[in-house]
Amino acid sequence: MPALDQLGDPGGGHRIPRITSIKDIARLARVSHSTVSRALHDSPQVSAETAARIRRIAEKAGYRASAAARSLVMGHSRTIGVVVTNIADPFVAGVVSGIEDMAEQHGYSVFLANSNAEPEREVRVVRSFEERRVDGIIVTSSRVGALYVPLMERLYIPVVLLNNQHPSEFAHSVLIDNVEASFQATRHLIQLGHRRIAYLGDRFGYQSDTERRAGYRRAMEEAGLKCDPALAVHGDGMPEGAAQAMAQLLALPKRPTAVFCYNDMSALGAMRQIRAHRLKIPDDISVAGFDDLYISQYLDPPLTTVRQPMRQMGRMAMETLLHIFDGPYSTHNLRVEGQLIVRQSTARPKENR
Amino acid sequence: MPALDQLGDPGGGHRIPRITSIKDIARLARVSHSTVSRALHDSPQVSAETAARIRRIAEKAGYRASAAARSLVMGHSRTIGVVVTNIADPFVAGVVSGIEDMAEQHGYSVFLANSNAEPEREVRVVRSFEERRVDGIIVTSSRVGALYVPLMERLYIPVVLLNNQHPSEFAHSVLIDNVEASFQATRHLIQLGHRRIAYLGDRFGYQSDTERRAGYRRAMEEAGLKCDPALAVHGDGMPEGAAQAMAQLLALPKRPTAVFCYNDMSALGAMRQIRAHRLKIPDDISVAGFDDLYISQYLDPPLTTVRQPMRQMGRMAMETLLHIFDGPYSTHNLRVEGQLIVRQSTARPKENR
DNA sequence: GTATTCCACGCACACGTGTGCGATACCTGA
DNA sequence: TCAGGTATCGCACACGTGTGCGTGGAATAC
Repeated sequence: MPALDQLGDPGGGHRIPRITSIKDIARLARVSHSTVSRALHDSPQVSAETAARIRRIAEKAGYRASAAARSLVMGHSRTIGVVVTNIADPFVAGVVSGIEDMAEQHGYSVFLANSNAEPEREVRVVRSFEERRVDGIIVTSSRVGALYVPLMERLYIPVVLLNNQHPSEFAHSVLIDNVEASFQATRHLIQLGHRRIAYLGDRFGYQSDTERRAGYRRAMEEAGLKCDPALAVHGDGMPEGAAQAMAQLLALPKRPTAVFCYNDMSALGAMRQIRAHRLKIPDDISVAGFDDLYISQYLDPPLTTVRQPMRQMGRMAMETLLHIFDGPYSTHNLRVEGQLIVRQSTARPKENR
Repeated sequence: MPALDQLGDPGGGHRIPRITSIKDIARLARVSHSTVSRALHDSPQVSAETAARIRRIAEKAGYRASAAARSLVMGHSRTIGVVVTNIADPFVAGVVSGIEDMAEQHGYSVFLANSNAEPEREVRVVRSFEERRVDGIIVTSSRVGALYVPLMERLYIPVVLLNNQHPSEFAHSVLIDNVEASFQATRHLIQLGHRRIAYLGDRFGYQSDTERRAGYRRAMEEAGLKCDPALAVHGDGMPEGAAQAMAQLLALPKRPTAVFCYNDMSALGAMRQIRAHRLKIPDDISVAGFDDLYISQYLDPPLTTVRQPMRQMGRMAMETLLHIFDGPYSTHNLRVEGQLIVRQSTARPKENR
């Protein structure tokens, strides 16, 4: 049982003697721990030879300075907290990937926490972040829980919201121009010749859903088309809810010839429902989404959608925090543009061919 | 500029006076900081009334004990590190979701880090985890970088590998029974009547790819079918590489009637390539995958695949760490079963109908 | 030879928390 | 009234790191 041996004898074999402290290095180098600290920080207060010698010893011993002790005296942890509703959501994963990327580049580590949209859990997560003394928090979720606003207001930690509700109540945010982007998407459908265009949204009351619906309306009205209220339905931002909403649309006496969905996941559910009714996409019904998930280009047919630069938005959120950290106080409200990606899930309606 | 005011006057308004230490609470309660510490830990050494009073004051002041200071004296950080190749991979995201879930339940926070399969970055990530004094590390990636093994060997932090290479060189792992699962999947294709079955793998040399190919071979041989080497091709675990590999298969003089893919992402690319050749799935070619990603049920046709319990595997990896933390040293090698999910992307070959 | 300057390093404190042990006050019983 | 016991709390140290300031020694200038 070599494993047992290694544990029983930490210094044995080729292993390093467990975790070493700065004092251990000092003893090995026959200097004070202050000198070790300065040597590892390239301080001019120690001679070049001594510094080199200390660094060599520290390297050999596998010394790693304790971030906990450092953050205690320095007053910052070089750590940020990211709270998401669900990391398994591909959009969220893309954003987190961008955040982590930028954070790592600047020496920050990221705590990841799922809220699962459960209010109690949100509270626990924020509390945990406070105890960890994170330097900043990024919140990515389709909505901000009811408990959040009062929770955040008591906080002395900068918070950046990403595609979130209540942007006005917080200083910092990164969000996509939902109105403009869905205006473009809807106009694309109109220009193809569609007249009965449906909007398949997220749950009622979510900020981004409201905005995307607004862009849809604006495009319809500018084209002189009336917005049939029966053509605006609510899903849940996931395939299952969208499939049910799509069923409502298909049960209409005059069904739409095109559907603009809140996001690609919703489009996925809508498409399945359409196929279940033995209708063809885009021949019978055109479908457009929002997000441009990685998989959307591989669907059959490839999905027309609005590209959200997920990774970039994540990077921007982290950059915002970095600015807040080293600059004087200021507010950042970054707005990015969506980009319409036309693929094969949208086409001219049948009657116009 | 209320925002500026709030910063300039931390105690002003309704805000709490920034971060308070245990000594501040002690002063407010007119006791020593020791008593505060004990009161917040329900120590029998402080009277019930005093404890209640202190807790009330601490709550009102929004006091949060510093995890850094605590971990310094306690010797553990209640923190784990998770290193992944890419969080944007849906399989990885599912695993991480399970890890975080179990971790949160037990009061642990998780550091997430992408390695992007870059060796230098892997080194930086592990170094960062060491400095943060994480109590354990979970590694989820399709391969372990060349630098990893020596890196990990010097480590005094328990490491759990999830679906990873080098399982024998580490004490702890959670992995799916690749051989058995892909044996089942291949046998399913054989039972449908297929004879020319291709295996579209990941990059050469990856542990899980090797194992899945082995299961494929075993099923073929048990059925008395010869394994045409031309029918075993390599992709890259992503749609793009798989599409190219699929093109090779379709260019064969006698193309396969079924393809078993390394994972669902590969299946996605394979399916697109098949459609590009104006062939029907499953009429002309059956396609099976591995993972059962959330989206796989929504593809057209819905994908036959092997379900990997991603979230559960993540939870198991975290549970393994928890056992290591509070139990005596022991090795854990958990093996989970895949489950074949038959959908509409596989059917009997044309000639057999 | 002496005074001055500068370089290199150590001492000591601070950060915030947990805990062993000693000290004080109160209570009980005879 | 006093000894003994117990309940309650504070003192002091430890964890590992960064840094202001003091100090000793060597080098330099006169």
